[in-house]
Amino acid sequence: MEDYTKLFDTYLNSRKMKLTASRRLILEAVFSLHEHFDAEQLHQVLRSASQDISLATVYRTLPLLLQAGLIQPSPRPGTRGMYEHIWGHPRHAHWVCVRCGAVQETPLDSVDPILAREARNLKFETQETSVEVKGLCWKCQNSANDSQ
Amino acid sequence: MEDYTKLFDTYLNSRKMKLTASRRLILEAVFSLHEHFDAEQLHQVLRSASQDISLATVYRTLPLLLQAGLIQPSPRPGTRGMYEHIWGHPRHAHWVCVRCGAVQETPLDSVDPILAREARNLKFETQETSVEVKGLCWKCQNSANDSQ
DNA sequence: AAATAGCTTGCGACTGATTCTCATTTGAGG
DNA sequence: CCTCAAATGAGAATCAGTCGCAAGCTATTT
Repeated sequence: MEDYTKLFDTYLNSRKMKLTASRRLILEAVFSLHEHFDAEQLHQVLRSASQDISLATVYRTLPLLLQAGLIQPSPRPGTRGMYEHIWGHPRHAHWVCVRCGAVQETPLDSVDPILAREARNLKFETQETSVEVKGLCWKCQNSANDSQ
Repeated sequence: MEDYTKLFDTYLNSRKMKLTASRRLILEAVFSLHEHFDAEQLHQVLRSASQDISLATVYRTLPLLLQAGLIQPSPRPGTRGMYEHIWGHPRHAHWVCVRCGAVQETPLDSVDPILAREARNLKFETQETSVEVKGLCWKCQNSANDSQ
């Protein structure tokens, strides 16, 4: 049993809920995806694997995974209903252009120690750090000056 | 004419669009609010000021303000259709508990210089920095151990 | 293994948010 | 004032997400 499956099971038990076949399959699908996803996409993945799970069940399961700390809402603003699983991928900052929506990433090496210190102060158990900087990418700075 | 009105006008002109009375009123309303808001709330504000602007127009104007760089989607994940105007309020980090949803804030003094340096490298014109740390607050760490 | 109780699921109806359509109005320029 | 493109209001249409209920599982008890 995968690590995350165990975690989910524990969470469900604590709520008198069951780790059913459907939930297990949804969990598998979530961790098979390495990009942001929404309920609809997850449902597609399951369908294409011939797993007949209703969309309603997908919608019902996502909040559970969220509460169990296995997924989180996508940090991208303006994207609705998007999630991503919590995975040990390298921490990074997002630089989001508010005009064109382009996103660049930079590593978080220099920021992480600072946040780790503050987490200690707050007694906060960090799962994922997301640093979002919004503004204008250099392209849009130029087009803004050209008045379009 | 306020600074932001001028900015909006410039943006609209560049698109062959007009700074109409409605748009001006919506802009006023947006900048009168110092909290996150959605289309509905904005519409209420306008109504209570006896400005009869249809909800559809509010919905049509928000993307324009967004593109003009005057507002941005709320950085809080899971809040859909929420915006806030871009205002020089003090930068801070959010510590969001993925289980109970509680949010704490800490100032960004130590992180800011680092991001400023990276912005320079990327030629990125920063408008707002949001640092979101997700994990378990100390309360939920405890209740997790108590298996609820 | 059958009986039971409670949790889960699928289905389709439902809700609320957002977008679209189109007839009418408004605004800038001539 | 005239004209034409752009903007608006009202309500219909769409879309994502939720809900209610009857039927299906699962774990547990006889």
